[in-house]
Amino acid sequence: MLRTHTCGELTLQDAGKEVTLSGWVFRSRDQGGMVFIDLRDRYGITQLVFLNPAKTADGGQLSGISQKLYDDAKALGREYVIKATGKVQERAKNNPNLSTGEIEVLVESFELLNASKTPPFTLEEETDGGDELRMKYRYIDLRRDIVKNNLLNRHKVAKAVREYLDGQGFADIETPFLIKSTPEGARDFVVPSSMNKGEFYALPQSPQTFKQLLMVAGFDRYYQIIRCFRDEDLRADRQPEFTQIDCEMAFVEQEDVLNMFEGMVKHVFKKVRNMELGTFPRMTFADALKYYGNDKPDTRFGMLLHEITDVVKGRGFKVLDGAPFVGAIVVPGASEYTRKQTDELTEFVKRPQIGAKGLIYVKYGEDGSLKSSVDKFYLPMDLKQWVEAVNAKHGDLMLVVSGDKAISRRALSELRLKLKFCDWVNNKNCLNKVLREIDFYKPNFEIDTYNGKNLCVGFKFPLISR
RNA sequence: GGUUCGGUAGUUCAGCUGGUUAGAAUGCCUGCCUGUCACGCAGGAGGUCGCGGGUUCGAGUCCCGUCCGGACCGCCA
Repeated sequence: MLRTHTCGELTLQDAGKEVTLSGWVFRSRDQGGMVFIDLRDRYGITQLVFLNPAKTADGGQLSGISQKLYDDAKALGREYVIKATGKVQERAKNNPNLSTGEIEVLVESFELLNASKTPPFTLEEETDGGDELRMKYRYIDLRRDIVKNNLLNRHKVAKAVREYLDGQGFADIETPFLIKSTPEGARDFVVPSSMNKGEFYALPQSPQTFKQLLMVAGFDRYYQIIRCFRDEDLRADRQPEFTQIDCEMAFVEQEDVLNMFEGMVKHVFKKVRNMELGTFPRMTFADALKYYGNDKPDTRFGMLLHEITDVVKGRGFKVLDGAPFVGAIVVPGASEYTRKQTDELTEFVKRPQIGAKGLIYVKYGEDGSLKSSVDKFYLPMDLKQWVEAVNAKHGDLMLVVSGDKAISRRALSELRLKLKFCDWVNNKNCLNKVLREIDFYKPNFEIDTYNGKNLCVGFKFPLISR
């Protein structure tokens, strides 16, 4: 018998039982008179105790524990795999941080199942290993609680999704991976066919065409938790290979779809996190761009974008007069920003990745004074109109970007997010928010002019801000 | 493909304007400790400063090249 229990399940009620545990040596604390070993497996951690017979009052006679057992235990290194047998007993001092913190196992014998080299990084929650190292030793990284729980939580989410969709009459139907290329915008990953030399399969960018076949065939409600492949460069939040919850419904209108999947998200949060989510606020794609400058708006804090194109015109300042768009955000309580700080923000929006031409600021002092980087061109009464147009208060800092609409909105959006964690914005404890984004591009059918026959479908997924 | 930041001990990092023997923390090894739980205490080992070239009396530090990695843009929904 390799184990009678897991390392996460013993409690005070098991005291006195003879048990056998198998697992990894997580941490070892040599106390001189005894060695404590935290034995770890997927389910938790249980403390093992090895007594040093030389240090017990009876020299080990009563307990019958050998010196060899103790010496062998001392030699156990991190991540050794052992099987240990002993008696469950109450701890002299509890550890409230551990579910098994009230008990320990007094080991009578153990077997080394496998020794381990010293791992190249520690298995703490905040590991000391970098990404590359952790990937090289993925089997060790996966032992860390935080990584392990990511995978287990993912399993819980998938399970909850299936539960919900199954309950709503959705059928889980598999679709092929080795397919003919369908134009979907991204480059296809390609697999050479040995049957037909010189020809290739494509990997699906999504099961789009197949689920539409299913709808035509009358399957009515379909879903799949499925891998998608897109041969494009990756980002921190984007990988060439990813999983999506793919669904399709027939005989429904927009509202039916929105309600169905709002229900799904609620179900998942309830099951996985035991959180009750209220009705999702909705925001149109157009509003997201207008107020947040971004199609994944962070709605946890204010500092919304204002358009002031018309307000600023007509004073002979070419930069603004000729601009197709002038926008602004208000940083609460930041009127005391130094020249250095505003310069930094200017450099920030001028980076090639953002591409704004510059940044204008207006400092609205606590005393109501107005100081700006464009004082040469505007009278205080003009600036007064500006700050009123954006509802700035005394002590606020107004940041203005002008030029191309898309670039300016993006610059303001990035500024807003950059300033999110500054001292002036009190959002330290703000809760996660769920938002439903609607009215993306209308389905956009275009003839692919390259081969003239296929339909190319522009498609928008709803995004949920964290 | 582009921009940008980085590469120093097993690991995560510090090393100012070039100047003795390149540091810290953690990990590792040894010893001590009867109740620890990120145990503690004492001691020790461990580095071709990514690689190549250059400038200089002298390079971890400056310059050029190159390789590797991250972030972002292009691309992608």
